[in-house]
Amino acid sequence: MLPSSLSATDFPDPLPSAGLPVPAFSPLYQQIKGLILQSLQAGEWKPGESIPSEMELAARFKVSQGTVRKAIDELAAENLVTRRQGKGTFVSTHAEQHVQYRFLKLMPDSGDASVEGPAERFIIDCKRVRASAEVARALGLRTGDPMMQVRRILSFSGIPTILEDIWLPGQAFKGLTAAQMTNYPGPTYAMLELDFGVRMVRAEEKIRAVLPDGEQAERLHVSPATPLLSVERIAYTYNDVPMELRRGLYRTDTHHYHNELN
Amino acid sequence: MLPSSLSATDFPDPLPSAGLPVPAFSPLYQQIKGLILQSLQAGEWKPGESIPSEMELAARFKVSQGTVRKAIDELAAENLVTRRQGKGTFVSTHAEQHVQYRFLKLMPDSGDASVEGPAERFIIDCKRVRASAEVARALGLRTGDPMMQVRRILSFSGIPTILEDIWLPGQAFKGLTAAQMTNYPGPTYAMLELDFGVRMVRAEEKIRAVLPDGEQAERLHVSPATPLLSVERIAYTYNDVPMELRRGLYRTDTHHYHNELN
DNA sequence: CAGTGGTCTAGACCACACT
DNA sequence: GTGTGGTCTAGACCACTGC
Repeated sequence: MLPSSLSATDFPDPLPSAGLPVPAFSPLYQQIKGLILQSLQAGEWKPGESIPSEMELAARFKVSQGTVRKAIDELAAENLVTRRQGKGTFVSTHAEQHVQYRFLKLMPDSGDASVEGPAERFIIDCKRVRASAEVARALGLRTGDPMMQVRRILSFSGIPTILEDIWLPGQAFKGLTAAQMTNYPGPTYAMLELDFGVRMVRAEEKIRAVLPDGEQAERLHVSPATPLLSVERIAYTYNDVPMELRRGLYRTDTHHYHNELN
Repeated sequence: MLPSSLSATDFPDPLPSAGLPVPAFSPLYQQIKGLILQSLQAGEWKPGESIPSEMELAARFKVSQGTVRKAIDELAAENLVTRRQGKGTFVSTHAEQHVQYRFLKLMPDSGDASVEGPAERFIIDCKRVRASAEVARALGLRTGDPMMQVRRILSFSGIPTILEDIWLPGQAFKGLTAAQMTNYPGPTYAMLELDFGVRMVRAEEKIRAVLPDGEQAERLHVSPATPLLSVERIAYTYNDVPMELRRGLYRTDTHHYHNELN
């Protein structure tokens, strides 16, 4: 199954697939990548730990070092692992990442983010709820499924800047408490890794301009006529499984959403 | 200079550099990448054309095919070239790109962008101006330098959705006319490539929520109380030279700004 | 069929980190 | 020094394209 680079003809397309341009070929390094991915997913190596060296993996999978290298290259490009010359390859983590908030693209208008330090967090609410139809759909659950919902404020330099609601599947995040959300010294995603073993690997955001309702305006200390950024984020674990829905309202009078296009 | 993989000791750090972690080492494939980049920049191969095969480049630079491959891999990752198995490696272009608008992240709320087809363009204005201090700073020019300014509306399905101002250095875009902006059948960036030989390679955006002034509201057929997305984009050519400033107002009642986070 | 990019291998050597 | 990832090479073969 492994070293014998299986060719397209080893798996003659069983169904004609209605004329779709079927993949029908999987290079060896992709298979190796898949196997490493499985081990990451299964928790064989924990976030922050090093995975076996390229030579070891090559021996384990009975392929050359170069093939393992290419597999790891792709995992590194997807931010699942981090390579450090002379030290090894490490499972990525939201903790100890030189960018404190990997998924937060809101930047202070002047200066860089590192100047203003970490956000101050205030948890408004942290409770068990049942999934609304909308939330359930976004996370691939059923309406009424148990969820954890967190509402909180993030402030920078004492200015309340972000008001957000977070929905997490109740299944995986049963014991989540406001204390946990408040006290963990680092990104929330790092806490979710450590306390619940769930790693958010990528995310998608939909951004709109909106006006806040009365409560929202009050919480953010702005007038209801102040336009705000509405940022709806779905974060995914391995295998594109959605595990978090986040709805944020961002003030953009002192900050802006920064994006790089390639 | 080329094949003899220069080692760190060949260039013993002349200045102590005040303790900075000096690069002090450039792998061969990076040098090759730089040389290919120069040729791209010099227009040796035009957008849409193929560059020489890996074997040819390897012969030209007196390195192995693998080294050229790694150089091209990086250029492909940066979207400067596109590889097509069996055919060759091609200089990227904003024209004939399967995504019509590479830098436009505004998506219709329902369905995908390919359904709604290209935007209808209406040019409000296309004139020579002098750079304001702000515009000059954004583009690395001097206040008062000649510029071309374009103001236009983009509509989708007949609904005016984007109002934007575009500033281009007068130097490079002297003869730009409203007719050109209107009549070119494809992305504006493709027209700039073809007619002015300037390729926008990457861009940065700063996004805020704002309220339109009277004129803006009128142009977009919305009330002045409708919050809009303000998108300020700086687009760069090769070597990180800024060549365009764009300020857009996006309606987000039927569309949203879509972003992927890794 | 020839030519292109894509995969895979094996081996040598370099740069970096730790001990 | 030893072990790690990073670079470079040379050669073989595979998959896709177009003549």
